[in-house]
Amino acid sequence: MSNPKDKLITILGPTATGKSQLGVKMAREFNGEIISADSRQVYRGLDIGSAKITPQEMKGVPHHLIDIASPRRVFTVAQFQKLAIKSARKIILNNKTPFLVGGSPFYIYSVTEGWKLPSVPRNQSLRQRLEKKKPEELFKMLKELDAAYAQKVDPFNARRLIRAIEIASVAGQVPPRQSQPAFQTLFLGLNYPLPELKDKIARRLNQRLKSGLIEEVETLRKIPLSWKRLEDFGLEYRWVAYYLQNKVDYPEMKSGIIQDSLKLVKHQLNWFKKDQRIHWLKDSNQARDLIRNFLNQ
RNA sequence: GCCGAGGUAGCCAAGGUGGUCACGGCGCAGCUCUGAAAAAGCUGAAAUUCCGGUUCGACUCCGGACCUCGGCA
Repeated sequence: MSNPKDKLITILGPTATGKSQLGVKMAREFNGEIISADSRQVYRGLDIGSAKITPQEMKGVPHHLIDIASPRRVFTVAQFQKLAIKSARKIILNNKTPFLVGGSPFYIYSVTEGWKLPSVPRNQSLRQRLEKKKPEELFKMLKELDAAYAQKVDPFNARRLIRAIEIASVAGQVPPRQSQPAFQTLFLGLNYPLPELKDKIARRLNQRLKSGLIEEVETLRKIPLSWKRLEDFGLEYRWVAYYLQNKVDYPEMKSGIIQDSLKLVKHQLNWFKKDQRIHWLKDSNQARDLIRNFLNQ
């Protein structure tokens, strides 16, 4: 069990804002270790496209939850949550400070809020069977299993319905949402105005292409990974996969990546902007002060 | 210049024997989110190139202008 007084520092924000660099900088100053909160960096082989930090950039700061999963297998938020909390406890036990750093809101909040996820793992064969059904059929099925939850669920969202059926068919019903934060968390946010972000994203993309983004996807393809799987990773992986299949040309690939990146930014901000706890940083000095205060409390 | 095709939202695009608020998709805006989350879903804003004619009524029919595409010169 963890002590609710255990402290966790979270550095979050949309893509391309320099979270990793700030994380390393602060971790070095405050005797910290980094837990990456990124739904793509967990996979081995997704390096350039996921903006994975390089060993040099880590500057000796230990990083957790990077390269822990095979891209051939689906990694889930439940696994992430378990591992992240475990890592954080271990770091604290060693008298160091855990920094949760990343841009995957779902992953971040699963840890900071201590969501109690239903302990029903995903059932691949059940899902495959249910995926053939229409939302209305799924809704009917769910209603028979758990009428109360059916009242609350989005009846058009097949994916959610399938998950609900998956849970209800094992647990009898879908349990109500519950949370139990395991840490006292300081939320630090990094952001830039949208036009500036777009510019950063475009420049970063050119850099990545020069560093071998296309080759990275070709290598992943040889693992082998299906085109479908590569496309599911999204963004650079999706568009480079399209490009390698000649579904789009080079300029279309690039503009597709940029456009989808901006969509990602908005999606991330959609979670973050309503979170009043986040301190949106002006510079790293401000981060330093906030962290010092937080740790001295 | 001539012949042909066409001009419907920011882009792509359906339409009809003339008859309430014009199908979709992308993009855009807002929202939901608890084991695929860089996922999935919901809501919304937004259009008949222009001018004239026929008609009770035209985006739809007729004429003209302008523009685009293809062919011929």
